[in-house]
Amino acid sequence: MPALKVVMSIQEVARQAGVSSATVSRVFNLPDKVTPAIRQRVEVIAKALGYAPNASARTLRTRRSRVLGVVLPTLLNPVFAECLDGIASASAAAGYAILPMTTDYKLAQEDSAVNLLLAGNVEGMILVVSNPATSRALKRLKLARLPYVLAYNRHSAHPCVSVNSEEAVIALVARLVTLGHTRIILVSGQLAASDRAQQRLRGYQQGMQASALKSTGVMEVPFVESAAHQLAQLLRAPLRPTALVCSNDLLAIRCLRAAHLAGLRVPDDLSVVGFDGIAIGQDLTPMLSTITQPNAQIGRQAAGLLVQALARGTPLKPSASLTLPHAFRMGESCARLSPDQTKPKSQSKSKSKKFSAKKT
Amino acid sequence: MPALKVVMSIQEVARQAGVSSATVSRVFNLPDKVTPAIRQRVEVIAKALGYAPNASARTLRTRRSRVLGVVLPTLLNPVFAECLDGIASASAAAGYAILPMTTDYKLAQEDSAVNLLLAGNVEGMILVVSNPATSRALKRLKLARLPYVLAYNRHSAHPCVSVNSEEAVIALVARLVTLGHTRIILVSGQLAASDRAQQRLRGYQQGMQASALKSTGVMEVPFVESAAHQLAQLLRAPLRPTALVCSNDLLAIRCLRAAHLAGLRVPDDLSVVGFDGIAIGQDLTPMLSTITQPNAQIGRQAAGLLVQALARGTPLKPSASLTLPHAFRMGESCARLSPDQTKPKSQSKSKSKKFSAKKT
DNA sequence: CTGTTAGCGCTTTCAA
DNA sequence: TTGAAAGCGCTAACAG
Repeated sequence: MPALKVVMSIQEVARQAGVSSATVSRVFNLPDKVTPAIRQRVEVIAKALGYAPNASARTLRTRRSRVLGVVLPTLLNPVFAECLDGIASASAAAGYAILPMTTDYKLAQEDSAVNLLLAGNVEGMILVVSNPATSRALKRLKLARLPYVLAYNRHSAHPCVSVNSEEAVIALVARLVTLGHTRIILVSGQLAASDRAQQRLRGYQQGMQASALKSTGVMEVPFVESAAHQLAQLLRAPLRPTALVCSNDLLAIRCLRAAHLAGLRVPDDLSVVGFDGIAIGQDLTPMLSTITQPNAQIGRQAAGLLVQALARGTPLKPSASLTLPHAFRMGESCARLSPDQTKPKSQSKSKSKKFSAKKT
Repeated sequence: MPALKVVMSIQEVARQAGVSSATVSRVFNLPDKVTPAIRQRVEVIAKALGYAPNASARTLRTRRSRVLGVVLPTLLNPVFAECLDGIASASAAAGYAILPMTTDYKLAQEDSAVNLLLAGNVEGMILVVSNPATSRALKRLKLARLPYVLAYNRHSAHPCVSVNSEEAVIALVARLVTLGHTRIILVSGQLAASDRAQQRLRGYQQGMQASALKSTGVMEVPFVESAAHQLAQLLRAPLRPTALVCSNDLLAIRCLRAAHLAGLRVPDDLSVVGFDGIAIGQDLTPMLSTITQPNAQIGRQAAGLLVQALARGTPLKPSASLTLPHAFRMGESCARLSPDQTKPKSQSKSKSKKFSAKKT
């Protein structure tokens, strides 16, 4: 008995209930238009038979799939996992399923994901693209006139749900300056890889400029294993930075590690601040100081916007964009510059004497 | 101009190419059976028109959706995000899309996820259920004769891809004993919530028994914020444990935090070992000691098995189950019991004198 | 090699 | 209120 799936069609239910398939259809879609007695009978039989309407047939007929496409860089960064979680819950609440695809930050995959979703009859898409200004996938979407909304991206020509990263980083730099820091470095992933990275860079530059500091210290680290060691190198320099502004939390966590490898204590010898507010940051020691984004909320709002547009039957306008509030989480990885840090090379002789950086 | 999606049917392509729709269909599905000249013409026109076959119609007709359903507890635990990533890549490689649903460890959601996927015409499912022995969702699946495979779960009546947790924890306890530990406690999430938790518990019990130690120390922590404080409480007891075996990495990370709150240094004063091998564990300080599972691989293999079964047209037998190798990652959160730890109450006077546990 | 045709399961006029 | 019938877009016999 190799048969795979037990099917159950509306016809079969109709037959057993002694009604037409149209009536069964109405029981599921317009229950009010069916006599209670008949409705009940059909419902009972349908349940007994384990009948559920075939989604493909329904989609083909109504041209509504009740599925939303989602395009994300990766799920391995909790930022996007948290966001997807928000998307999923809001979508489910509105009666939509989601079809997620990841691009691993590759443009080619961005394209193919959008194509696949387009062919897959999704009613709309939520996406985090690399760069809205240049994305070909986005162009295709507009061309297809399929409603969509971007998450995390910010661009005036598209509907977006995001926080103002630039502003957030400007404020962060100001805060660090207030804490006495002047040698502040930006640690970023590949700058070209995303508009977020670029916005945060601009925030850093403007923040530094506002405090009349030189923003020469931008460090672009590849997203690989060696990153921590590279960073440790930087931290051993004579005029090492006293504060690190990291473009995202994952990077910040690596910096924490790098500081340890370099024999520096956080926050005593070095302040490290992240960006994103991923949940795990709160469980670390030191608890990660970071600019938090409401990740699940970003997902929920994006889904909400899209669902509304679908209900209205009109595409989303860029003017529907939402800027959600960010916040600063103090955490424990960021502190006032201690007096002895103003002199270079003080790192290993002050309070950290009993602290061995090396482990075997 | 409110129109939403620009459609493009096979008929339209056929018309413009001056052929029948069957020919266009063949160009996409059986290219060899079409004269090269005609094939090219059709391909050009299709591309120009941005035509892609309508997935719903194709699914309705062929009864093959090329979609795999995935049911997971949550994406907020990187274990499952990593696994999903593996599933996605293997599925994509085999020409399948995936439709993931999360249950948040709720049985009701497990049921509804399976129902929804069943109605959604998925060809097969990969799932992580709470407990294979009792899952109603699983019963429904068998009833529907839809091919499926479990991930992480282990049960002789179902096809599973997993590691042998029990064995892994037995070995771990032995290792800890070798390192001089005797007061070893198991820290687990809700034991009733998953078969994994129970397998790990059994491993702990057997391991302790094998070393003639009492396995009274099982701590079940709720998965909430207060966990760290509760744990810290435990760690301040006079005869506190010297080693914590945590049922998963997220819990282990909380324990690291709890140790800090209790003024204990890891691994000097306390050893902490996790289970799962989530990527971020390697970036922590101390690097998390843990039993690693090949999470992405589990996903890939599960998808692979399912795809094979689909190709063969036969459901998966429990005998197809795969036990993948686990490993121990030494990390830095686990060490030999230091001499002064054998005496209780030594915690705050030994090497940690300069170490302030409290932060404001 | 290509075209004609039927029908997958469902919803939705239109009549009764 | 219910039923008959058409058709969504596609593929798979079957003819030619």
